[in-house]
Amino acid sequence: MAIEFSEQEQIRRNSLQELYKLGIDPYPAETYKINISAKEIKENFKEGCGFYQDISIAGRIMSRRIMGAASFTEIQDSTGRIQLYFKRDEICTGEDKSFYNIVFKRLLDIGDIIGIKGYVFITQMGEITIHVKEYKILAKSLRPLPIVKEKDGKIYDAFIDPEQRYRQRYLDLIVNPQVKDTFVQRSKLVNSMRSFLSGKDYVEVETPVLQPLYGGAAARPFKTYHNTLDMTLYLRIANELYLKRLIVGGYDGVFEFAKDFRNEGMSRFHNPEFTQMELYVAYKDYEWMMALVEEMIEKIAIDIHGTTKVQVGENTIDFKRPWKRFTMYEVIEHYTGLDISKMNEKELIKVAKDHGVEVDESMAKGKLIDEIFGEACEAKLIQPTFITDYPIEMSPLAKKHRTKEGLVERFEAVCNGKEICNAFSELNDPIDQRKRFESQLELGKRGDEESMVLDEDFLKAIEFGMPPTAGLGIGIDRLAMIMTNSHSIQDVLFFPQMRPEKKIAVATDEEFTELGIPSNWIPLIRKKGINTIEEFKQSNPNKLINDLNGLRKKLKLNIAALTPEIIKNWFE
RNA sequence: CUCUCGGUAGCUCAGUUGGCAGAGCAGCUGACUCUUAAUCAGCGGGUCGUGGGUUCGAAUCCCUCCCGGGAGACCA
Repeated sequence: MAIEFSEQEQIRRNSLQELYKLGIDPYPAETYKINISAKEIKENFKEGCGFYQDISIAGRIMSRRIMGAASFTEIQDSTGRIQLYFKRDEICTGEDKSFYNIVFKRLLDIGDIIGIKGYVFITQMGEITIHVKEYKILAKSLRPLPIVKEKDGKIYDAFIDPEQRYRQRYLDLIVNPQVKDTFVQRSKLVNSMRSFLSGKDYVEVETPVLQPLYGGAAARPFKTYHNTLDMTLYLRIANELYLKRLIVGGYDGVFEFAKDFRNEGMSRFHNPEFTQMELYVAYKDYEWMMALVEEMIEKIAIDIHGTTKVQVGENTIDFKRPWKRFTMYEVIEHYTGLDISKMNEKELIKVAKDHGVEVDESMAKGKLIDEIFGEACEAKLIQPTFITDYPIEMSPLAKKHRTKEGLVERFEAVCNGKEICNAFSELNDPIDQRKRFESQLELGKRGDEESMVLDEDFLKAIEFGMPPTAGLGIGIDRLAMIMTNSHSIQDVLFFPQMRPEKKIAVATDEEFTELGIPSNWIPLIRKKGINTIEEFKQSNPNKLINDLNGLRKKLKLNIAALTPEIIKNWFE
């Protein structure tokens, strides 16, 4: 009986049954052979060129214009849309016209996937169109698609509700072609980076996502549990410490595109799971790494856009080498006019407060400087810029600066007001590394929830000797946001994290039957919004009898009307 | 977590002072053999996010909760 479907869904399900009755399988198993794409036809077809006279193509019906014995339809394949022309007497060459009149006109809907054979021509209106000689249903669609129309570049009835777009990304991809492009560009970005690194003979590796200790970054982890080992495991927040073990093991260069997980706030720049590319190269330092980053990102921009210039919001960002470089102290002096390099903790607290930083007990010198930078400088750095030489306290895995006391050899690249990568000359002195971990423990005691934990196994590895190494982490999602001009991280993740939709508790048919309710009344009760036994018991029997008999009449159901006696039994 | 805006038909949205829930597209029926936001005629389609309150009467006013967007907080 299926009253739970909307009118349009019900009509489509009826059409499906009709198709079966006509002996048509709406979900055929065999391959449908295709020899062309919509894009190829549109790019190459010219009037009278003689090409594409025997083509086979498949796609989803996106619009229909039926004019009696002839019709126009648009289908969409992975490359785009193309118009089809159907003519009754060519689809049905014999006496029986039902494959056009019934199947095509009545049983097919927008959203159905069909395959067609025919030839390409140009209509009187000048549009490249496929003249269909035969068609075949490949998949019937049972739900109505959002309808987006467009004329002269103006979009009508756009499918824009962000909640639906993210929850039902497939719909977003079907009806909003730019979305598909964004993800194609993201894929190009990753491929470009991968081929760049592979071209230098670095080895792409995989390291554990489930880690007994989380390390390599400052963040709160997701915690999980392994039954057999009877132990707590963490989803990685970074893979740094594992990649360094591989450098100890003797690889010259290793990299990994890693899904990392951080149990922290969400925003347009943060998703609980995100992708980072980390790279470690032996016998190099951070100066060398800066040159590599410039070269790599410049190449990525060119591979995606054909130019080093990328439009992001209102800014045009130029990734052409060389990028600007500032030390941390320089950039703060540049934007605040203050030289903080010689300041003690008290003076730094004052500067921080003056620039709107909320200072608390757990903040040490390094953290304060980072906060001042974040408040006063970061958002103003639009063009790609390297910030170098960070305070030692906030970089426990970076090597001490070769000449500057209290600093480490670290850089970040900032672009469009946000960090896109983080890199250092890696700390390979095991004695120093142990001390740094210990001072992290001190920070932890001071209340810093994200201070790093001491990883004894990692220390053991570098005690065997790790070559001097340059290391890099690039946030792929944030780079993708810039390269695709996306405002939110949700726009570069197919399935951004969402709170689940609330499920309405629904009582089963059996539970209703147990009360003595005949099965043919159950859907009507649900239709009235009564989904649980609880709700049923609390409903007013007199109102219910009216409602149900009303529905019965409205839907012209062939079942006996309810009487007060029958209803009374249900409630006892 | 805070502030703020929003949730009405499959989609996009309107809904006045509290008084019979509306439009366009989509759908259905019919007409139409080169249309393109096709057109023309007719028709159907609603848990107004959820639960409560005020009221003769609530999409509308008040409260609770749910979901989402934006800005912040936290955080790379």
